[in-house]
Amino acid sequence: MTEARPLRRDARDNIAKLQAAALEVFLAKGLDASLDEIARTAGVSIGTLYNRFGSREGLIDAVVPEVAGSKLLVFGAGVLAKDTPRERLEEFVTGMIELQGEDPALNDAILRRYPDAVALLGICDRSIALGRDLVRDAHADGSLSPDFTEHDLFCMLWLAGIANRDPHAPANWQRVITRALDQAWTATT
Amino acid sequence: MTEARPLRRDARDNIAKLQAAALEVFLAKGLDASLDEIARTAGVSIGTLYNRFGSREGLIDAVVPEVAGSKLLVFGAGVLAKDTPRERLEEFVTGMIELQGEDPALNDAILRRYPDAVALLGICDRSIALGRDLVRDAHADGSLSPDFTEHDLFCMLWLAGIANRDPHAPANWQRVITRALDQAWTATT
DNA sequence: TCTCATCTTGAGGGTGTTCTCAAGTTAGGT
DNA sequence: ACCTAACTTGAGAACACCCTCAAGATGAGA
Repeated sequence: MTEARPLRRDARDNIAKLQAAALEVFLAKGLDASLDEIARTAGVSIGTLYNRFGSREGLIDAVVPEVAGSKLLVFGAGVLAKDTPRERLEEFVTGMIELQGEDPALNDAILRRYPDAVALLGICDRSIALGRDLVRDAHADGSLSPDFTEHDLFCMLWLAGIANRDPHAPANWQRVITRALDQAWTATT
Repeated sequence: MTEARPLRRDARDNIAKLQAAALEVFLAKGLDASLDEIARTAGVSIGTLYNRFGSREGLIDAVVPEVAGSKLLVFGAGVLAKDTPRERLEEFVTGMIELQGEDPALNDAILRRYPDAVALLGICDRSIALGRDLVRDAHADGSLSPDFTEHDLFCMLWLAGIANRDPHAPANWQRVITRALDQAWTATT
């Protein structure tokens, strides 16, 4: 147990400024945004950033999990509100792709590009677990073909993730992925 | 018309060494491999590389189109040997994904990562044109759903391309893409 | 063998990033 | 008002890449 002395006020202010700046920049440019830019946006030197957060992962974990977590929580509730296993899984896939497209930071989180940002990974895992459950339900229900595995679902989200990161992505690439999901339902209309 | 003096022998030798090295390195690591490494592999200085080829694109165009072209030619013949439009298109998609997976240089070419490598782009365009024709045939034939466009085909190859470039790609991501194609056939078994 | 146009060389300048640390500044207790 | 531990700072080292150019080496014709 380290005896926790209170921080000096300038230190606390700088932490707050850095967190706000990091959030802004990470959301705009993804988790590999330049730390220099974050420090500049915060109006603080790069040294201070390292003093306070130690590493990029430290900064990520201090800032992203809360925001990403609440987004995913709301999203998860929306998904579960759907009526059938099939609708839930469809909503999960299309919704995740959309979320990832809107939020480069969340996108990078799902791609696990910073495995040392432990807190963030935990948040993502919860969402992945939801997806896994939905696949199971849809299997149990008989609506999803057994040869569509949870790993396939993960591949879809991963594909969407790397697609989002490419600045030269062609229009409507999402259709390839949603089509793949469409293929996986068992007969019926 | 520039009067073409013959090159000195050392110059010609160095060009040959650089081409061999470039081919080897590009095939192994893709078109964004370090030019320094290519020069080192050739046993020649980086300055000579620039003297002879002017730029990365110049080197690419001097070396990749021939190899990629003959691969794609053989591949195209194999595709056309299939019996039905559907089989041809299926072969085209799975085969291209496989080729791209085996050959990072070809993969980068299809992603058009070096738009100034004009000769290489020309080669790729021929293959893309083949794909486009196959989509048309399959449409005409009635086996491919009209809402699967040639752009969708291009998106598939592009997705495969960026997937190949990710060293952390999950296993069997190809299934997502082939499933998407499966979805696009009109009824029947 | 001698000459010189042609060719090669690699250190060095430019870019963009991460991370450090010696020196300077300041909050806040006395 | 003064002191000092806590804090901030930013130049700079390290890395990895691109591309250039003045100086030196050499093939080949005379």
